[in-house]
Amino acid sequence: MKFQKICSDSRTQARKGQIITAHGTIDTPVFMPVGTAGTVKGVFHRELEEDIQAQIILGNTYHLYLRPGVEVIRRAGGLHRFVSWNKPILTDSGGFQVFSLAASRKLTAEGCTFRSHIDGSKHFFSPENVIDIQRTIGADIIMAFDECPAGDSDYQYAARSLTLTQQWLERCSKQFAETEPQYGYEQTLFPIVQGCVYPELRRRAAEHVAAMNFDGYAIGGLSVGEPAEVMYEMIETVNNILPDNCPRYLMGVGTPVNLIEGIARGIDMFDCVMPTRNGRNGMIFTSEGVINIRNKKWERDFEPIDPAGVSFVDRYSKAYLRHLFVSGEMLGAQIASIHNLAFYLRLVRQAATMIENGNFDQWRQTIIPKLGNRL
RNA sequence: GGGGAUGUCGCAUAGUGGCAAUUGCAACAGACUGUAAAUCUGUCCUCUUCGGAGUUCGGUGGUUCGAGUCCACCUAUCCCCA
Repeated sequence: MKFQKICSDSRTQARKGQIITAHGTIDTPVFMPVGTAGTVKGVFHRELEEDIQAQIILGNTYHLYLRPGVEVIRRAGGLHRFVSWNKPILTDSGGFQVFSLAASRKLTAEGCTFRSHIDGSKHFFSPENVIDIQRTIGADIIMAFDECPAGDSDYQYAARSLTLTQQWLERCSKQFAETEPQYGYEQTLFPIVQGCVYPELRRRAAEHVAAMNFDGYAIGGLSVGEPAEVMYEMIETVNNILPDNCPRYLMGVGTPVNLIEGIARGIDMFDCVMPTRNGRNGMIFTSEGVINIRNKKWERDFEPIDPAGVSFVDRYSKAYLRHLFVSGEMLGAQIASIHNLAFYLRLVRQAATMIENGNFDQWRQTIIPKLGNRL
């Protein structure tokens, strides 16, 4: 994997660049649709490629390991072949599931024992086997196994958790160095910066990963309950330390405003379930703000979902989309997912254009108020 | 004409002496940030200063400290026999 910075904004830390992988080039800043279980829920690849213009999608180690299982993916020839997606893929390590499925796991220095959310069966993840699994899944970018502490963790817990994440990173890195890609193309390992909301921990974490010379870096453990302003501060703290010539990936974030503020602070990559999950639940991101399409006020609104929308689903009216949601028709969830992803992807493409044209900061000031009161 | 059954908050249901009344659906609103989510939560007779207050179970009257529940009559709907 290679990263090329094409240009930077003069007033902010925003930059435009390209990530070159074995499965193609990614223009940054980029938003990566989340396809946890080998599918961006409700969206065909054709729509992802042609309409949404996704350049890279995510998969999840935890989910794919449980189902269909690594053996199926190995026999398929890797995840790209299994799901018929020939562009870049990034897999998350399962570290986030260690957090979100906390009720059914046990953490030790060695790794994490957990119970499957599907059938309750017992499993064990370690830095080593998570790398092995991600070798078999075969994503272009793979993530280190980390612990993602809750947003309200106290300093002591956060510090101990960070130490664990750092130890795990060393082991991930070693395992990665000692293993080979299984399908003949290069894979790249990203470390994850943790440290909760504590600047000194974030700094320590960033310095630790920067010293290890990776090709790209991720910031995790944000947007897990802390105020957005705190998240922005943490991004600034960390990005001041991470090398400037590598992509920076802010994991699991966020709202459209989060994306723009992240870009302004030097983030290049984002992923988030919000456009798809919230979309399936009726939340539509439009150029005129966020709407809940199930609300009665759209019952007779025959205007397009988003007058400025760029995807083919934007031709549908709000009234029709509301009807689909109220009726529980699956097409509603599909339209919402496609529209929202197209909206997100267009937003970051616009940001890139603005960076290139030198008016990113001005654009940022004008667009943020339009994106929605609380987003 | 004779016999039987049944009327509960939009619909459907529970309730057989202490009840503003069960549950489901519908409706309305909210939540969702590296996806245990096509999920979850709340409201859903009226008013409310959220403490309560006021009116309810086809209608009228009665029994009772107390009635959606028991009794009488009326009324509506459905079923069976002529």
